[in-house]
Amino acid sequence: MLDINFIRNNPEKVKEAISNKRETVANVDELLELDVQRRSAIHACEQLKSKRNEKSRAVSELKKKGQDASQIIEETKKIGDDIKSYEEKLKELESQIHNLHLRIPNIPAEDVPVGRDENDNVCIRTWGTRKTFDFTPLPHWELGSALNILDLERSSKIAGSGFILLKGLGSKLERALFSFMLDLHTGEHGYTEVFPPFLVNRMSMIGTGQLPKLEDDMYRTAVDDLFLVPTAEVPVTNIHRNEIFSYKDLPVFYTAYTPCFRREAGSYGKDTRGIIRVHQFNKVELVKLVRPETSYDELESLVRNAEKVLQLLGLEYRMSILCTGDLSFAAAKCYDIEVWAPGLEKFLEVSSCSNFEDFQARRINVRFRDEDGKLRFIHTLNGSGLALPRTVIAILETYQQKDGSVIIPEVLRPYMGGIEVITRK
RNA sequence: GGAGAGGUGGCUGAGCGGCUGAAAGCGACGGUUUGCUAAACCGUUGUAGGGACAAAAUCCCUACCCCGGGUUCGAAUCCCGGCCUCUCCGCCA
Repeated sequence: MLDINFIRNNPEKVKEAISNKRETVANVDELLELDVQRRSAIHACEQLKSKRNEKSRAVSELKKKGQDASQIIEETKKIGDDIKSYEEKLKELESQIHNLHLRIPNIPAEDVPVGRDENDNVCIRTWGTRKTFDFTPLPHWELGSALNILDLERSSKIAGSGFILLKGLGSKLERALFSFMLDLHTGEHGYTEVFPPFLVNRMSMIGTGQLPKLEDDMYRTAVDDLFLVPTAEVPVTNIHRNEIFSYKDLPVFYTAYTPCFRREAGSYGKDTRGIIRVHQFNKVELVKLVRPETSYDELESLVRNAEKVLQLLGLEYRMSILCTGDLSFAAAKCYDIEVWAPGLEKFLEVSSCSNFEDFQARRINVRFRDEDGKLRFIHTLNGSGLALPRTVIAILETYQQKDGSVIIPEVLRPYMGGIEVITRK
């Protein structure tokens, strides 16, 4: 949510930012028009209330003296009716304004390149060297199936396409990966581990910006109006909703493992093979709540924390800054990390690290009291550290051998009971 | 699922129809005192919205005692609905 005052004072700037993000600009003018109406209604309404309060006080005085107040009471009844009609008008205006306001995206940071889509993203750095093979590397679904650690036929029998059934060392590898990531982030990077609910209410989804825009992409339990989390960002960022921090308590770093549920509406036919794009996947998330003046430094260290996972796993990756057109609704600036998958011969996004500035903080109403006692909104950030299926893809495809076996990266071996290689039985 | 109790400021806790944005205490902050600390004493101590001002300071108004409705000239206080917490019973991993 943008500051309404900022929108009032900088409408052109906001519209330019929105069009750079390739979202609807029309909302801004409509919002501002309604805002003018709203303020005049507030003014009128409050003047009436002031009058009513004055009269009520007069009634009280008269009654104390034991005098008759029926005339004033009659007058005041009429004022009450007027107030009611203004309040109805105001309520209608405010709900319209709120709906529009919630749909206005965040403004990209100054240094975000203006661009149309992912082709305009700019690579910042790369890590690792391209692995070469003296045989043709297989895609992960062939490896996983032959090793009997991945069974997509049966998972689709159970739940449908886009769901994963891991077996044996496949499940163990999954568990090893998120344990390893959590240990790294808590042990080396200063994050506190949390284990949040996997279902969240509507307020939480609005708070982080998934709603109202992306409702179609979410799984929802109709009876209770709860949503399956699309990312741990939602429950974790909402931990401190409606709270006020002392400046002494910032920054706060959280890391959490959760499954993530996404309907992937509108992406049918894309990445249908294997486990590149699925409806349920595991992810370790990093979330930071920080002071505004530190948030861009914190973004840099956040992305480094995520990169560290791939470095320790020995997987080649590249890190890019997203252009305005590819930037998500709530983000001001975002880095993507993509890992190289030799069997697929392409890069796969495994992490998206974003600074939301105070956009989410306004929605979830999280502020801090600074050294001068002033209340200010915090900045929120998050990033994957990392998304598992695509990391698994990269591991299987990168460490495959000619005989179809897969070597386990050394850092994972302690989590795998010392197993060094997954072989066909 | 059944029965009951309750949700008031940073916290504890009064108020149960009329200057009550809200007593008292604690905490926090500022000051006096002090060799330092402590203690004591004095003072300050909510947020949001709207308006006045070119703007800041400031001032005025409005709202907020879990949320949403209702009754009333007037609601923290009465009534209804919701959410949450606690206790007991039942059921269950």
